[in-house]
Amino acid sequence: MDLLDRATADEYASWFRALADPTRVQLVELLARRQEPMSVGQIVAAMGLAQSTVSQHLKILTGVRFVLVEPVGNARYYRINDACIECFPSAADLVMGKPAPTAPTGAC
Amino acid sequence: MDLLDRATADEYASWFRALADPTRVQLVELLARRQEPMSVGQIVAAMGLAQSTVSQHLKILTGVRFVLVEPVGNARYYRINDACIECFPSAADLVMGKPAPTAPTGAC
DNA sequence: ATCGTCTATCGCCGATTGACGATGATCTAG
DNA sequence: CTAGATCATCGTCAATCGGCGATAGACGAT
Repeated sequence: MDLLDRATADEYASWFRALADPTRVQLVELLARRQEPMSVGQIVAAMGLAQSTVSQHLKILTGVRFVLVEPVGNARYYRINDACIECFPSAADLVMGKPAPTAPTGAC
Repeated sequence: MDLLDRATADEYASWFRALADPTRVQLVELLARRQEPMSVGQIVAAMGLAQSTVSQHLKILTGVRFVLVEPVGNARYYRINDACIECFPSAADLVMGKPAPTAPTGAC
């Protein structure tokens, strides 16, 4: 009868919010379509946005661990986190009460 | 090599944006946990928000068809749209290129 | 050490969002 | 017809967001 715990709702909302912008949807799809990781410069070239804008979106996506980053020399290579993407809760999961991967340091 | 179509990205983003707010996450979960439809007044009592605020959130959720509305007399009863919830794209679906239910007037 | 490259961060701006109260529309009851 | 109930809409406000240019930090090459 009570509401869903607010902290949990906040966490779920943050995951959905990471994909609530069309530019980030395009960015995630781009990273997923490519098999190899991409540098920020490559993403900037592919998307036609300012470098600071791309960097900001990448920060949001890494914050929820949808993408992972690996520094190689001077550059930073971003790639899809397949584990996080797969266990991302759909609306059905959320609604069915599936707690989803709350573990932040686990596989997700 | 090209980006995902912008219109498609916009549509996906709008679906995610509907759940990008913790209050709406709580609202969806509440409607799903209850089997019966709920009137606005019942939802207001359950959530402790102003009636206009609840009405606004319901408008957003009905706009993407996560919830359905049925007027009964003076009241309006809201319920989960199980079809839409089930075919809501997870991040994995989005990324795998599953077009998801683009049909607006179909089952979703 | 210095330069050029690559990326993150900062500050700014217009636009959008979430919350509220007040008002208006619609229906029921008497 | 009037009064009350139920809900949507409007206007407002503070906060957040998405974009940009400019700046700063880290690294490799010279």
